[in-house]
Amino acid sequence: MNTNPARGMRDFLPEDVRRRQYVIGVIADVYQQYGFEPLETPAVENIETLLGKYGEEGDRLIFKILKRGEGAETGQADLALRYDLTVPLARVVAEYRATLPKFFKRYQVQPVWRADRPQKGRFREFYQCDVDAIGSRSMIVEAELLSAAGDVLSRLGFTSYTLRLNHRGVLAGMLDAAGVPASLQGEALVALDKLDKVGREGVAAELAQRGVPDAGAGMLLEFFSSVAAAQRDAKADPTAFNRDVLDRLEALLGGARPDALGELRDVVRLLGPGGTGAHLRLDPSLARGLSYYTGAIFEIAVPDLAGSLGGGGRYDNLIGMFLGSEVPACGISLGLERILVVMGERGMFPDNLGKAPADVMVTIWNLDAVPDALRLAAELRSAGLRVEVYPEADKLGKQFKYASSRAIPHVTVVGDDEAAAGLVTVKDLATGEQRRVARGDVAGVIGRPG
RNA sequence: GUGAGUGUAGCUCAGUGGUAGAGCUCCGGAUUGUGGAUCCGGCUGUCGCGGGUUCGAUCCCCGUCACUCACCCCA
Repeated sequence: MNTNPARGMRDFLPEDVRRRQYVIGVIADVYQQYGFEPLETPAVENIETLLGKYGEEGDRLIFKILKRGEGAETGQADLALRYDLTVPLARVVAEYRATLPKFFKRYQVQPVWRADRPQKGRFREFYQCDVDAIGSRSMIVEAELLSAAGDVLSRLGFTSYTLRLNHRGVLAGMLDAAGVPASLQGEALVALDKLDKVGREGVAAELAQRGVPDAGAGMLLEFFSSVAAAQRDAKADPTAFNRDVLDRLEALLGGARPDALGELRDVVRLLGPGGTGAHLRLDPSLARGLSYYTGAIFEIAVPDLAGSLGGGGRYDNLIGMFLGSEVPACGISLGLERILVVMGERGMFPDNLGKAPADVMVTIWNLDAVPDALRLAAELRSAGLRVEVYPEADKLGKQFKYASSRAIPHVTVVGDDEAAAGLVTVKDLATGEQRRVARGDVAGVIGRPG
């Protein structure tokens, strides 16, 4: 019998869960500081809720659930596992619009499923940590979302992350300026998005392959080269760099798309030069794959990771697909699994997440002493300690060895001598020191780490 | 969906056309009121699965499944 979890799915053993809960705790804490409220939605959605929202590739990767009864024969599906947390949010907003606040701000940490082929840092079941603000077109929303994501990364110990920023409207303007026909712009975006991955020559080849005219491709690549040069010159001053890129974009677009450029200027201005603003990098080559973005788009990058730690953007039309009337919205998704991968590789988890499942283990002297051992455990728990009771009467050596292997820092022993005197022997397994103390003093001697 | 690589003990892996090994883990003992270190002893395998070639296949061939990596796309 094969005991592996299903392909692309994982079991989380206790140490894994502690790490996940630590990161999720920081994320939820920061999001709450920004006034976001928690939301949960079902793992399963009606299939028509999901289809057509993510583009053709997205539809292919949706996990479908066969319809009960005749579906088993026909292969017909009426349900599907959720593919992300944004579309379910849009459905919720459309459904409960009357009861939700005018500016609904929610965070959501739940698993999503994709019928993808697993790879390093990529799974078929993985957690997303989404934060979205509904109901406003103001760039204050973008600034707050980026700031919150930056706070999360800083609190987790990241120092060198980059918040890449671009705008779908600016991208369209760039492609217009390069003479790329609207019908080819989607293809061109996919190629441009790979600039940091495959380099200038690689993108040139991709653009040609996708039918973008050479003249336009050359113009775009020339522009990106000049931006890259500017970045090298302005390395120490990201705000100056961002303003420089804005000016270059304005020149490239020749007065077209003033609203989109103005939005980017607003975001840069609102975040300012310090704090999260120091991590903000305008990146005209950023495109992102999902089809529902309409305005600003973001992606979170760290050195030495091929993929991104998260991404997001503005999607002012998605809720309208459910509701009929348009409701503006913007959000960011952090990829829990990738954050964990990077933090694991860099040893970024705090020591007090350690393995110890208890502060003290109560040994069992013999079968007659079991009731008293359980009473002692109860007393120590009342005093606020995490207490494990060895589950059998066994040689003391065995019991000590077990406590040691589980990294439990203290053990108690109540043998015949101690019982007669009303004392408890407490041993510190790290130092080897042990002492006999009065029963009421045991908790004080052990203390409480963390 | 496309391409490549790997499947041998609980784990990490060696190995050979002639009935399979190491290290770690685990268990027992040295040590019947004391763990980590050391020493001694011990357990474990349909060699992924199915078929073919062969006197004989864990090894060679075909198929299949699983995993890993890359592409596509994405967190």
